[in-house]
Amino acid sequence: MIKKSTLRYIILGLLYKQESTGYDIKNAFKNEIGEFWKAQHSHIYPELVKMDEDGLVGHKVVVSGTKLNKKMYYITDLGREFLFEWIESPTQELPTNKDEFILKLYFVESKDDTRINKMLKEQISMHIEKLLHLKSRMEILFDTEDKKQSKYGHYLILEYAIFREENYLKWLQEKEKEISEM
Amino acid sequence: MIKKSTLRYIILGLLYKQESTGYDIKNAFKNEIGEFWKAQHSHIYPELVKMDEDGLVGHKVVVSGTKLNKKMYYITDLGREFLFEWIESPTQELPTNKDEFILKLYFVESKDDTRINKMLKEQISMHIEKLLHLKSRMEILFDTEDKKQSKYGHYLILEYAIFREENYLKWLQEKEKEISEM
DNA sequence: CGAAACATGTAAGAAGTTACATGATTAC
DNA sequence: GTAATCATGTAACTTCTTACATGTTTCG
Repeated sequence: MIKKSTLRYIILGLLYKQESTGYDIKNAFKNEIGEFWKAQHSHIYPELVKMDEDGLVGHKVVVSGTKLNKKMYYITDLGREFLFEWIESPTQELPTNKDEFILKLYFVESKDDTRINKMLKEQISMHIEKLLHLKSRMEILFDTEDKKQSKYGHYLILEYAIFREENYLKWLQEKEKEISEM
Repeated sequence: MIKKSTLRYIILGLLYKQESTGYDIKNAFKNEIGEFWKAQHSHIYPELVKMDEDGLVGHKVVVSGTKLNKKMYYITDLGREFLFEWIESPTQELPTNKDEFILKLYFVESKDDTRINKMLKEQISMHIEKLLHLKSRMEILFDTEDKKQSKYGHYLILEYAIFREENYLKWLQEKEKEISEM
């Protein structure tokens, strides 16, 4: 039985879009899909080797410059089969939508606690910055309707990342207002 | 140096609210805080032992019935110190807000893909159910203004869980509408 | 030429899951 | 009495992070 894990499926998905090196995959986790999953290169490289052994991907060595050997990975038919099976299977609840900040609020417990105002303010300014960052990426990457269409998947997740961030911020600001009105 | 991990802090937070057995803590992850963090009992019990060794918590053996020995854990002064330090420290971005479903959409990529409609419908019905479940918990647990005040932390996170779920559903439904209008 | 980015790996350990294992108490 | 829940643990394994380690290419 070939091992199944979300990381494997995501790597397959990325390779389905385009053949890539381990380094490219690492960057995808830093950029477009980084809002929804992350992985370190120390996790990616060994996983690619195992996926290669399992026949989900293949690779060819590409020489860059004069001596740098890059491993260009591509998805195989078997890999595509695995990927589609994952995509089409119902997505169960994830282990959890973890949120450390909300838990901190839970433990502070009282509206009157003097710490709560500072905590909210700090969190708000962090999320404002993040939202601005996401929005500027949206402007840069999708400045024309054409680009939205041709890279629809990417547009979709960035749009959702912004939506999620806006709502989080909205909630924090509302709580801050509630607290200060007491 | 005493080990620090989110699980430890959450356990400290729970014990700060009230002394508990490992089993009680396990249940907290199933109920009130389960929307924002989860842990298995096989992770909790050994962690409690280590926290005890580190002096963050203590325990006394309570006999229930005639022979059942329960370990009732309580937070120590050192544990409280650790807890407050965590609460007051700025909350960095979590490793990630993982979302497997969004990634699947990203890999499907095209609006025209026949799979996308089914995927959205499935996800929507799952989230409707979850939202209903959360809302019914809210009604049962917080039927009076009084209860909202006395268990404010709990009220707060349940309220946020509902807000988060509503927004997710809103987005999914909007996407479904967009797709069907093509 | 030097810095940033490209490129790939290993090692050690922490965090988290699934399965195995056992027994007591409570409520019907 | 029996099923559900209470209660606690261990073992094996997967997943994930941090740190160590090294060398190449590109751009200014």
